[in-house]
Amino acid sequence: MNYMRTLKYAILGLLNREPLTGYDIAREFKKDLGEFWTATHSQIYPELKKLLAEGLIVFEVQISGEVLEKKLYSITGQGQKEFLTWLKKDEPMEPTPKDIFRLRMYFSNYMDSATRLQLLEHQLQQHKDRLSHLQTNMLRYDSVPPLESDTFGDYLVLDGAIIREKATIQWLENFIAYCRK
Amino acid sequence: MNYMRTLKYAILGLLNREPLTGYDIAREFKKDLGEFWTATHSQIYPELKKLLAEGLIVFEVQISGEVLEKKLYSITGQGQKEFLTWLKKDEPMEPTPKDIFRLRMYFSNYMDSATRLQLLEHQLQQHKDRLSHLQTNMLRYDSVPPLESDTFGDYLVLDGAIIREKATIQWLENFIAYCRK
DNA sequence: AGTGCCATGTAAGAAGTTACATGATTGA
DNA sequence: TCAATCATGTAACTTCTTACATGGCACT
Repeated sequence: MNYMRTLKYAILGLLNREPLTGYDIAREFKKDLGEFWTATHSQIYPELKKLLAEGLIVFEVQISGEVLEKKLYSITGQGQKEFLTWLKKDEPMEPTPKDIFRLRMYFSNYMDSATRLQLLEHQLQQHKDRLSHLQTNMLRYDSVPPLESDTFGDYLVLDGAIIREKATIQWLENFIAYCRK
Repeated sequence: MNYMRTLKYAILGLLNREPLTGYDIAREFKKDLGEFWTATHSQIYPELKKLLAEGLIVFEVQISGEVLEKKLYSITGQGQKEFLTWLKKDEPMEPTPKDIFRLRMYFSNYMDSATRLQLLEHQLQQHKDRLSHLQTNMLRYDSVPPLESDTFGDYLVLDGAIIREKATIQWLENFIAYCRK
């Protein structure tokens, strides 16, 4: 039984950069990294407990304000070791990611033309909005960050997300043009 | 609690085209449709039982050869009704699909340059192979099939998959060029 | 006689989502 | 004082993967 444990390595990777709380980790998954991996606190907190039990991370309690305790987690030597082993692994390409919208379009010959066009236009608008949001984020960089910096990863996923959104938009626009033809 | 039940609708959609066995359905998920939705027999057979209990499908037993029984499933009126309702639903864009390779590259500043390049080149090769495989499939069509035909869906997902692979290849090639620079 | 495909199931566990639950801090 | 955000957890359930299990059919 070889399960992926991807969340484990995502968390270890983040803690390998700097100590973070569970809440911080959840926040990271909403930023740039969230373009290609996400998890919410209900997955994160149990996973942190697991990693702690495995000796891959430790925490120290910090006090915010008067009483609020927060757990600041750091990676251990063993944690770094396991993270780096995973990082260098050359795994076979993953199966295609699932996509409900395209599944729907696969069956689109059972829709009336008006509904089809409406769904397509709405989808297109959402992807255009996302693209413009990503492009706004991209303005942060006036040049490509150095390969050795932590910022490089952020730049890379942003670049990948922009290319992906453009491709999706192209597919939708082709399709819409054909529907109108 | 609003779960997606996407497998339910994928199966209903296939049965809406024509009667199929569980085995046939699994085969469909390995063909064109598999570019955007998959499931194996261990998900399919239990789901068929569920749909049967819900009255959305029925089956008749067929005999292959001497004794081998197979269950040929068909959609019911109620099943068609639920499928068409789902089909026309305008759902908000899904969260970004997860991608382990990009997660790894997000942390690639902790790799040595040789490993990084090796992983990238291997990934590129795999995507190029997949693209050429998809393009071979595309040769089946000398023109875009009519919007009302079942074949249109196959064409559409194939076209989408090709655009997606090209985008991924572009991202990888940019990245590789920058690493070599 | 053997291999690859056809054909149908179940079990155990990992991974992910939604809801339930609680309380502190910061800033307007 | 009110709202947004910070902060941490659990419960219940769906969804997906891997492994276990069995046996017939078609072709060489």
